[in-house]
Amino acid sequence: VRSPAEAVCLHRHKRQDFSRQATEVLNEYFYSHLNYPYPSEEAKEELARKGGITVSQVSNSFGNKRIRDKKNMGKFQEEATIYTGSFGPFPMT
Amino acid sequence: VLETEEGEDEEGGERKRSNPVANWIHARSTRKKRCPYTKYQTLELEKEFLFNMYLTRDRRYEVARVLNLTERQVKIWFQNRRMKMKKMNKEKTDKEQS
DNA sequence: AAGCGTCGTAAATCATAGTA
DNA sequence: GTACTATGATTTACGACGCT
Repeated sequence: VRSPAEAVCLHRHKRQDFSRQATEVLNEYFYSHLNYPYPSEEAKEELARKGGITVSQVSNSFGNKRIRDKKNMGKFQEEATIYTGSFGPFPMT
Repeated sequence: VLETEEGEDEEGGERKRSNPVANWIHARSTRKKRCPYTKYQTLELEKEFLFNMYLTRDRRYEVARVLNLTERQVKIWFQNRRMKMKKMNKEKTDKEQS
C-alpha cells in the first residue's frame, strides 16, 4: 500500500530488528526487573554496550516493552515471575 | 490566558525521582488523549521553529490561533521539538567519534 | 507565586519487516 | 501478491523538578 519512495523521503525509518545478542540482553534485564523495569541512565548505557545498540534504542525498547507487557496483562509477566517471584509496578522498599 | 501549570505528584515511571510511592491509584482519567496533528499544522510549526526555537508569548498566541491549537499545545510542541533536536544532535556527534 | 525551561516517561500511532 | 502481525521509532501530553 505504501510506496517506499515517498515514505522514505518523509519519515525515514528503515526499521531493522535487533541482533540476537541485543534482544537477549534487553529481555534478561526486563524480565529480571519486572518489579521495576526502569533502568538508570548508567544501566541503559551498560545494556547498550552489551547489546551493541544505542541508549535511545534501549529507552525505546523499555518503553515499548513496558506498555505492551501491560496490555498483554501477564503474558510476559508470567515468564517474569519465574525469575522474580513477584510483580506489580511498585519500586519495593 | 493563564497557564494552569504544574499539577501535583503521581505518574507512573518517573516517580523514581524523589518521593517513595504513595498513589499510583489516581490519575490517567484526566489526561487528554494523544491527537496527531495534521500535515499542515506540523509544517507550520516546523516553519516557526526554523524561525526561532523559542516562542514569545505573542508568537505562541498567533501560532495557536492560526493552527487551531491551544497555547499549551503549541508550548509543549516546541518543548518536544527542542528535545528532538537535542537527540538528533547527540546521535550525530556520537557518530563522529569512531 | 507565576511560568517557561528540561528530562523521562505513557500511550497512541506510524512505517515497515516478517509471516501466513 | 495480499493481509495480518510483530516491533522499532516517532509523536502528543504530562508530572516532576529546575531556574528566574
